[in-house]
Amino acid sequence: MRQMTIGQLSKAGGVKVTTIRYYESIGLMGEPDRSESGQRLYGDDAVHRLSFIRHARDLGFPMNAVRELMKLQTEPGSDCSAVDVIAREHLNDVRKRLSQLEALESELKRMISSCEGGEVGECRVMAALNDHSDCIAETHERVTAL
Amino acid sequence: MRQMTIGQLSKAGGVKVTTIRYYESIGLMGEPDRSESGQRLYGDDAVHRLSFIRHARDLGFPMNAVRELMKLQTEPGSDCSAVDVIAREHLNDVRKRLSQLEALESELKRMISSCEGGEVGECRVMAALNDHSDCIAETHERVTAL
DNA sequence: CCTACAGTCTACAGCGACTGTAGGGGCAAG
DNA sequence: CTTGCCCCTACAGTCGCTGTAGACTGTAGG
Repeated sequence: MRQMTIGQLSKAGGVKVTTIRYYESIGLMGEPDRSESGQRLYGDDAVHRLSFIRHARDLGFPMNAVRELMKLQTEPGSDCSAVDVIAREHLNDVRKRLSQLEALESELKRMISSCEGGEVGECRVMAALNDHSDCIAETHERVTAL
Repeated sequence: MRQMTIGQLSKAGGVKVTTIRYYESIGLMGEPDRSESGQRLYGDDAVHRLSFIRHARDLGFPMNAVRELMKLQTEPGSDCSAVDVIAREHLNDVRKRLSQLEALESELKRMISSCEGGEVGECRVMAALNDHSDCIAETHERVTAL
């Protein structure tokens, strides 16, 4: 199998067809050869690039980071520290979100466990949502992405 | 201060002016009175509604859930268990994301700590991204939102 | 050969929850 | 009157895709 279609690449790389086309449209995948009728044809290198992207995405790297990592990879001899910086930044990000989510979890748990049924009027969960004070999650930093 | 402008409401509720207008546009805030010149004018009840929304959002509830919670609140006498269900679902969601992020964190940590500098060619981080096996985060469930 | 059906193509709209921009009008103080 | 901030509408952009519409292609069976 020298050249494969986008569907075959999709299976080989574990990425949906539409997503591959999307990656191409944002310049992550590069334009492939085309058959006479205009269908995309990929070689084995495409599978590598695709898995690289998927691995990075699975690890939660944002697209920009993936882009940079790919650039670094194609510049052989470039310093590993650049990669390290990107990875560490991402790790920081992940840890930040982790602690936000942990705070959220304990707050939700507390709210739910303090509620003993009955009508909404006496519901502790509702009370917590209505009450202006008494809120641990009052960080003013909204929990955002990932 | 019987009636306040959107800017004053914004400060009172800790929500940006644009966001308040957005909430209005999606039907969460209801259309306020207007001054002769067309400026929005809010009463104290608006502050309550806005803080309710903000608290729910701070706790990570998605908009749909916020909408339902608000509906439940305005039906006095409705059963608290509906609130409970929404909150528990959200808690489950939070816990799911927590465990995904935890997996991510340890994977990233492992990757970074195994890298000892040098060129990209020998970089462990890059190796991990290139290698098809050897990947804990290979869950095929991408880490998504929040 | 014909038909069915799966796969592929382009182009564009939609998701969530906002944020930013452009281009204007209003309002109080100096 | 002018400065400067606030307010208005309407729409585009963010991120990372996913879904839709409508047309074409490739393949397997009859």
